[in-house]
Amino acid sequence: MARGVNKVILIGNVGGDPETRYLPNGNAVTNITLATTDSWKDKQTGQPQERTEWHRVVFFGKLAEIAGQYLNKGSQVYVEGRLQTRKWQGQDGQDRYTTEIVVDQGGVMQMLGGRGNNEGGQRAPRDNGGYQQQAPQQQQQRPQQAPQQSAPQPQADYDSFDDDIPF
Amino acid sequence: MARGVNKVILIGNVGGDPETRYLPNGNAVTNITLATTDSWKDKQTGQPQERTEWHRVVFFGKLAEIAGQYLNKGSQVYVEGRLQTRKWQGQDGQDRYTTEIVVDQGGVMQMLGGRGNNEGGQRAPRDNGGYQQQAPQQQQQRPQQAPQQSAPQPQADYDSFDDDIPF
Amino acid sequence: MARGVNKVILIGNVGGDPETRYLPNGNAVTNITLATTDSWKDKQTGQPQERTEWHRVVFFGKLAEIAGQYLNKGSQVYVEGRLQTRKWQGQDGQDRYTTEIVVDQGGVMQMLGGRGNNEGGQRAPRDNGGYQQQAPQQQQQRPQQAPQQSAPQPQADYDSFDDDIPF
Amino acid sequence: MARGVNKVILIGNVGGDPETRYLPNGNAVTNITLATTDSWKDKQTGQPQERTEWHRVVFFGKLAEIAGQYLNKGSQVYVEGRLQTRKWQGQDGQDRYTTEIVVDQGGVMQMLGGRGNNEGGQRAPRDNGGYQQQAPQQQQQRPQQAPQQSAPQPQADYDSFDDDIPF
DNA sequence: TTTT
DNA sequence: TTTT
Repeated sequence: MARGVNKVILIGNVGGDPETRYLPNGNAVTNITLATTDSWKDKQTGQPQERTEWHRVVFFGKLAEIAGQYLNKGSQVYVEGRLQTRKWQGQDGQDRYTTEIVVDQGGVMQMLGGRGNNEGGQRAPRDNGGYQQQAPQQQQQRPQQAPQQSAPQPQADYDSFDDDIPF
Repeated sequence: MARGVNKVILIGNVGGDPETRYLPNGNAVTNITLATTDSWKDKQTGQPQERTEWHRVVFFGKLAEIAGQYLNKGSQVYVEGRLQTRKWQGQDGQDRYTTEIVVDQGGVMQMLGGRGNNEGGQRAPRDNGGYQQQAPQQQQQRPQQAPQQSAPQPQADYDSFDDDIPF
Repeated sequence: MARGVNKVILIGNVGGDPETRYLPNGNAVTNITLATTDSWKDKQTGQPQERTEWHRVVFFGKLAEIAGQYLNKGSQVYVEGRLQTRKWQGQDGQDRYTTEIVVDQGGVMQMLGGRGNNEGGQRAPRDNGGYQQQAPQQQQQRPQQAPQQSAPQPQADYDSFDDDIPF
Repeated sequence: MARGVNKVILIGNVGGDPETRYLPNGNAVTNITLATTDSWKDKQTGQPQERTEWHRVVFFGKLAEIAGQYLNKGSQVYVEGRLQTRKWQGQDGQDRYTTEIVVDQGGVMQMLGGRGNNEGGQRAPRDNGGYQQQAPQQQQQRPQQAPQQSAPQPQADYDSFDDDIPF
């Protein structure tokens, strides 16, 4: 049920350990940044060139839990999701926009590279400062409203991944 | 020649007539916005829901010329490109970031819907205020440097499509 | 839940009216052929060239019903599915293999071109020779076993679309 | 320049060492088989299920050389190409059809898994029975015609990868 | 700002 | 067998 197609396919390396938090309804949300690198030769000089693009990827639901458990900084991963731009308020009160790749029920996450990609499988749980993983309300820095939203269309009703990263 | 995959596939409707301009080297750059709409039923209430996502698409080179000539407001189009985030300066001097779908030599543009999608084919050339299309330097509002960039990786060394649109 | 990615994305024109039948469990299966055409210029002579590829697409479940109702000969359609090769017996007793694009729950079908693509919407139901659509057992030319298969992996436990078409 | 989209995206493991041969014009052609595996839980019984699909992938040109040099049995690889069905004669004189994923200039091949995926890089050249790699005419078991074909549309004017594999 |  |  849709008019149009909105699909993103990425293979890249995870920029840092995943950040998982939980919505009031208990659903997990995991954020990562993903680097894809293109390399080519300059047509004029023949010099090798390289450009790395950083992508914000946000997982919802079951994939958020898997991503939070099994991805590490450096993991190579295949991700299939959709583009979504959300609006937020800068400290100066001005509107900012952030474009993310949303990976939920209709999306795909595949860890690549087989054995060794994640040092034998599940990452040791990180220190989370004593907060309970299953009762994560205290992790939320800003008030959360009950989601008015049904599953297939999470409208970014979650805390921003990292307000310091400007895009 | 690349590490990673960075691919976007969109089918949507063009939000306005395309904007074409020309780089100092004569290469065309065309900007459009593209709407993709998802619809679904709310799991709780069963109510039909809808969400439209707007994408900034920028074409380079030959596809920029074709897009500029044949796309109209409302055209349905298939686009295959890659994600790229570019940095720009807000009027307050602060950094802003805009994520675009870049469609160049390695990308694809396909007009959909056959006859009738563009009212019989090529759009009448818009009034461009008397500027020459092939000598477009005067259209540039800001100084342009010579591109240090070879073809496959345009690094957004072009004027912003529309500074008023905040993302 | 998968190791690997198996994805096909097609935009093409439907070669004939869809063929819908029903499995013993009542699930619909719809077959179409889909033409995709590439055109290019011969590098030597500069002559325009063209090649049409025909694809066998098989829809399952809800999408099978929609495809059967709304697609026509000539319709332009976007299809996202996976490759699957099934084995069958030629009249000479030898094994033959047919590769199809399977579009089921995890797949996508999008009609393109808006109004007019299907002459105003739903096609008139074709004459089916007096068989009941919901009790289609008599349409099956060969004995059917109960499907041992759960939804996401239909293993071609359906009658062949058209034994005369050799691939 | 095309009407339609014909795209296949696969991530899988290579089933055997690649087979490279050379066309009369010196261009390389490399064949591999690629396994993609889906796993899911049976809806009725809850039992884990698994299905492996084997794909025939044929690389042309530069990617054929890279694939021939760097892929091994077991390598995990990302492949982007297009579907093509070619006709051939069975020993009984009957027409057979084989569907392949063609990866040429417009396609993509990416080795996955970083270091270790191919045991340190380039595979040792296999024994080729004393034939010269760059003068491969004697490797051809059947007469070859000069290709009447320009680059973007190789029409399978090469020897069959393996006549014993029936699809 | 598009489309159904 | 489709479409432009």
